[in-house]
Amino acid sequence: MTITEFLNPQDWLGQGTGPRYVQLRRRLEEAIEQGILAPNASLPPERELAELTGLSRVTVRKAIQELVAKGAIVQRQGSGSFVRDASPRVEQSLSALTSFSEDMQRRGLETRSTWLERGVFMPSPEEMVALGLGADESVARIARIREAGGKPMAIERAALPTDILSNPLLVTTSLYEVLEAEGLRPVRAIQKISAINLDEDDAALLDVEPGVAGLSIQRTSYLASGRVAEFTRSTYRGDAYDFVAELRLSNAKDKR
Amino acid sequence: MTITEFLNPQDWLGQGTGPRYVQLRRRLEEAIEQGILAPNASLPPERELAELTGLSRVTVRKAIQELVAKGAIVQRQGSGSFVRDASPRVEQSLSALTSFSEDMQRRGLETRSTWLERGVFMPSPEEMVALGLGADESVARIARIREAGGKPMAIERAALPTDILSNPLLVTTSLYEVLEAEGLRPVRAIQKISAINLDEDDAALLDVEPGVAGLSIQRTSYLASGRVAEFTRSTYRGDAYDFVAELRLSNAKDKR
DNA sequence: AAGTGGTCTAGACCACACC
DNA sequence: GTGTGGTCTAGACCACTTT
Repeated sequence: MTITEFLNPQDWLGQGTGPRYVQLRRRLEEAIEQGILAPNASLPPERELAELTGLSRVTVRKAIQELVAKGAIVQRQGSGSFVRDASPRVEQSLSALTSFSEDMQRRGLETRSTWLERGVFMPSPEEMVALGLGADESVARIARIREAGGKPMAIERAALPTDILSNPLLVTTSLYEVLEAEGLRPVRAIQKISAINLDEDDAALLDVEPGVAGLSIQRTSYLASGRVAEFTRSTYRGDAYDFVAELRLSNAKDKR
Repeated sequence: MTITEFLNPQDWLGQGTGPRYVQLRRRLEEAIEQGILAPNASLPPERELAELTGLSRVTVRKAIQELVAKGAIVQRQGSGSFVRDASPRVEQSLSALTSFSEDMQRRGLETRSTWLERGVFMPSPEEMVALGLGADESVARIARIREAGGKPMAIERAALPTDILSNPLLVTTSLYEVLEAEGLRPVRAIQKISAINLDEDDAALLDVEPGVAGLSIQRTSYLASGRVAEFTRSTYRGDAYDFVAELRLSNAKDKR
């Protein structure tokens, strides 16, 4: 059964419910599930899909668009539309305080960083609050795209007081490695996780479509002394990352 | 400055970069940021926007569509398009094992459940693996929409062995309360968090647009004896929920 | 009945990839 | 150059809400 045959509109169009672009989207999803469209296979061109199904190209595009948003299909201008092969997901523990590069090395994945920003700056108001800095103090910033296994996984923007990280240029792979060499490795962190739709900029940096779901993570980490060591905002690809946490019963029950 | 004036195309169209629908989207975002479009205010009708800007209605719709996907605007057929007021986010701890209803009560929010499914069933293959059940054993399922403060927050689908929860109908608000009454409250859980784009069905249940980012959470919880007590898959609204975790340095460093 | 968003079409031109 | 996706238009009709 070829995809062309499978999309013969007599077999499905008008039989289900809902708008035609939804019906086509569902038919394409079935084709992917059933392997009629294998991973990395190319879809027929939009114009051909339109002719095959008797729909207009705009309607065809709307059906495909929903699959692109879900990450099931990638489109490349001038080249074609392709079924995306499910990329293996990586899990990160949410209870152990580890660094990205250490975490990936343990999995045997190679990491690479593309620097977006690295230097000493005047603190932004947000950084002043998060790090407890005065307006006359300075802040070390390192911002980079983290890649693992050849794929961009996250955008990481870290800010540290300059007396904790005086020379940001020393950081080549692991930030925590540099901090540890100074005896300044954080021992504790509070992390906040939210789901977001990636905006144009972040999506471009992570090589996915805008609107795809990602995880936004804000972390404040502390030295043993209780002082704030690091304030980091990261954006992870939702299709490549899971966070795993271990929970324990707090003392909330008692009284019985 | 009215929104009609603000959208005068001479002031912005063709001055920035990118496709026209992107330029219009940005202009609308600015209008919302600057308060020219207040929360809950209605946008001009699409046809009027098209005439105002000199763009076609299809292009106008595409610009608005991106804002709807981000959750910045809601559209109601037959009624209009409205600026969405940012809903306050709720944070849940990722280290303490608490239940949804207990958590919300502590915040003074009223909770409500709409039942989707509640009863005893044959276990699905996935449930057999997760709960360690044989094919001849049965499973108690409770699936519901959790609301807090009058808004749907999450879809929760829990499965438990029937000897831990023999009568699912006993659960009215807090599952953990029922388990605790039997001395079977879990003391430990492993939770996996991923970002997803909400599909049509989940989006409808949570009263948001399909494609908006949400958090998918899979939790397996354990009794003190080590036995699996509960396997739950939940989907949270990304715009209403943050998860907060406390991390600690594991013994990964040493050796120096 | 009038107004609004939702769907759909046919056709055009542009931007980019591949040969 | 040819083929692909990306953008855009003008106009139509449907479904739903509001009055």
